Amino acid sequence: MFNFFKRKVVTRFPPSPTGWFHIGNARTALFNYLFTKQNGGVVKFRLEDTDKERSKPEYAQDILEGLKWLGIEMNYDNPYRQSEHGSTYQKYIEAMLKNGTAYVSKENATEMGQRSEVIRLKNPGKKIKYKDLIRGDIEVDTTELGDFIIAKSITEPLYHLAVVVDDYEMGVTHIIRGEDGIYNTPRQILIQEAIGAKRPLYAHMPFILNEDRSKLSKRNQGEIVSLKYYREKGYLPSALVNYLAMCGWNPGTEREIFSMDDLIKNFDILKVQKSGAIFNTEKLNWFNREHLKLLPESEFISEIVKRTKKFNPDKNLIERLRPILLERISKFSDIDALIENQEIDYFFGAPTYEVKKIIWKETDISTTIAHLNKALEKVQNLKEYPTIDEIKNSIWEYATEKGRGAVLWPLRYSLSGKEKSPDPFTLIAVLGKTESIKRIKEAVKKINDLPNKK
RNA sequence: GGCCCUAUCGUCUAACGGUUAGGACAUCGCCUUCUCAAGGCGGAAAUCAGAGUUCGAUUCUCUGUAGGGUCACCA
Repeated sequence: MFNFFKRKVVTRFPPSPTGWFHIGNARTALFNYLFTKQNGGVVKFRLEDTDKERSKPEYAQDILEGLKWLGIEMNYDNPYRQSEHGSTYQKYIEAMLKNGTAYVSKENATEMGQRSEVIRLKNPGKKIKYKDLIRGDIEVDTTELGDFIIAKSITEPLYHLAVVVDDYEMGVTHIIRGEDGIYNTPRQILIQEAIGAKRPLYAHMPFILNEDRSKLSKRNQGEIVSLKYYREKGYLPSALVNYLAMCGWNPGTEREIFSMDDLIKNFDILKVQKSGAIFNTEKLNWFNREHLKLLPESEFISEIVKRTKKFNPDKNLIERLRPILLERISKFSDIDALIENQEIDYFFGAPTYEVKKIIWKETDISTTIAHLNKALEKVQNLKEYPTIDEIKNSIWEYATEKGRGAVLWPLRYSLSGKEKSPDPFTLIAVLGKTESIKRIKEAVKKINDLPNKK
């Protein structure tokens, strides 16, 4: 619908591999992808790797992996590398020199590395008006830009020239980038006109911001700006995609949960927000939980298996544990935290605890033993893996009659050894009849062994 | 400082110029409950300020204020 060129939509994602994949860049890539995909086009991946000092292969790798992880399709296998197109730039520079849109200029080299001769654009000094899909029409007077430098020499193009040549060579029709690109646009349009390139359509997206509304940057927030961090924390790519999309865009309805396909269908670049959005981890966690609920059981399970390896648990136990974990985590690394804090270790082995804590605060030893034995009897009448309801039905009446705290607390405590845990019915359902009986018997024995027994 | 952009609950945001300014996250309260988690229900919470246009302004205009961005022989 925005295909003013009456040809296939081509967008590009051109990171420079000088740092870990930035979350803001990830969103830019995503918006490019959503827009392009819904218009049946392609996003082309370009590595702006001409900065030899700062570019590193591991960064390029990180960006590629991040993109794949998010499910954003691009030409991963044959990226366009700026470093491989030296002769192309040279060709354009020569042409510009020849037709007079650029010229060699003598300079006073005052600083280290400065040349005494550079190539400048012959700036016609006019007003440029361009269309921005997000911000509307923008008009800039380019006179103040002067005859800016486009190359250090015939073989050393500068950023703006390289970008314009690349975009042209790659057939880019739409440029969707961060709002800092706004200041680059007039220069780039001037260069386009000089080399006779068609002008693409622009869309400048607002930034993702820090808590203090400054541009989200490594300096201020450390690792939380890199996609890598979220991958390592065990966030779901679908959740990140969903959150990132809602950060600056919304469908205009109250719906919030979207898959990538839903986003491609519903995304509307004209509805992208003009102002920046603060990155909110709480909300991301909520999105992740919602996506966790949608995750196929098998995937959730294999993640639990991975993270509980040290207990070497039975596969069936993991399956029974899954709903409990789902209730308690917002991201997979929370499982590690639960283990670390010894909040779920009793699922994998007999609990250790302070024996006198088995006794409900309002009762005594003999009552506790009586209740435990009664509960034991009830459990013994169940099958090995009863449902939670079956367990509850068998014990509930007795517990209500004798006092739920008096019955259920000792039962739960003897199963988990924790003051805080899921309810005893759930515990029995997960542990199974045999293990539960063992733990209840053990608890009774321990109480009996208590000194000062009345 | 010049130039540019932006401005609705704490946060993300919705609202043909007419709405009790809506939703979500977070927060608070209640319910559920042996404890925790989850869940259910409910509350508090916003149009930056001042003019103007209009019968009527969150919405249009101007000014101010605040915040951000940007001013390379980096990308």
